Amino acid sequence: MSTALSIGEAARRSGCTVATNRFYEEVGLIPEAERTAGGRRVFTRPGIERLKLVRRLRSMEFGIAAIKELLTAMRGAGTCLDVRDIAETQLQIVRARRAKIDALERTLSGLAGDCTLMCAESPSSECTIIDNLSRTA
Amino acid sequence: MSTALSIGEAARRSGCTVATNRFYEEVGLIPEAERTAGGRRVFTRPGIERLKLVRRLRSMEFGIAAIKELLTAMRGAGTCLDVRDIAETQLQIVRARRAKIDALERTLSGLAGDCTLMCAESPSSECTIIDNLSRTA
DNA sequence: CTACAAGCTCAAGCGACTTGAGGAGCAAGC
DNA sequence: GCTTGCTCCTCAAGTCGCTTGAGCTTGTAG
Repeated sequence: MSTALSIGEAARRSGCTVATNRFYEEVGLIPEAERTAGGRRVFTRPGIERLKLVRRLRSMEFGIAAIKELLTAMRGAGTCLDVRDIAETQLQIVRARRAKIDALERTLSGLAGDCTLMCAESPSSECTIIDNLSRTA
Repeated sequence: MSTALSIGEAARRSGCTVATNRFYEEVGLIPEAERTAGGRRVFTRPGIERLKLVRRLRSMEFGIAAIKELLTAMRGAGTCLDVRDIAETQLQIVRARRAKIDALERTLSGLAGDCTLMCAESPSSECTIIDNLSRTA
């Protein structure tokens, strides 16, 4: 029992807020924490590691359901390939989002740039952005 | 009254679903539609154009509040520069998201690639992804 | 002993929709 | 005229990943 940490400490060390921590327990991403006599959650090192792992997966935009799958595959009979499949799926999603964002950035910077060129010296209500938006498919 | 369209037709022509169409009305992105004697919404060409404009703005990831601002700036006394400011703000947001997605894609493809190399021939439960995730900060 | 921080639970809110239940309108075929 | 079946209506709740708030208890330092 050397390292019995409060939820606040766990939050500080894992990088998620106290509220998020409780939320993860509620939805089953981490096991239900042990409690003190007074009813407070107690965290130990493995619990913190689990929290960090969940945070890392979330930062990679894995959804909660996908993280559950991953954790199951890790603990259970799943092989590395099961895990990799989940990662690959996620990669496809991220790549698609990246492509969309790229196109988006080009469109937006084009619009804003045009406007800067055309309207900066003579601000009017006949905006090039509005023109562009109204015409472009 | 040459072009009096049902909500279904409006949806088909504007590219948003019937439900989304009603939702946009509810939150005030489009004006409340006129109704037939029977209580059904009636759309005309300007209404469809407005819907398309909203769709285009949403596809550029403008939030509903930002679209309202834009529409107000367009109809009201706002100048082109007001509109451009909103677009620039959006561009900053999109660029930040792009940077995050880029990093994410590199991380994920690294993980999945490693796994393919290491585990493809000998699927085990000692997954390189899991190893990586457990160690990486 | 008394503050006061930090913990607890439960409930609701966010954004942008989607989904579902339960009913009404309306054109076409019989 | 009547029924079939599609479209439409409203209202309510669900989605995702949290965050925020109210109102209470626990633990600790002075």
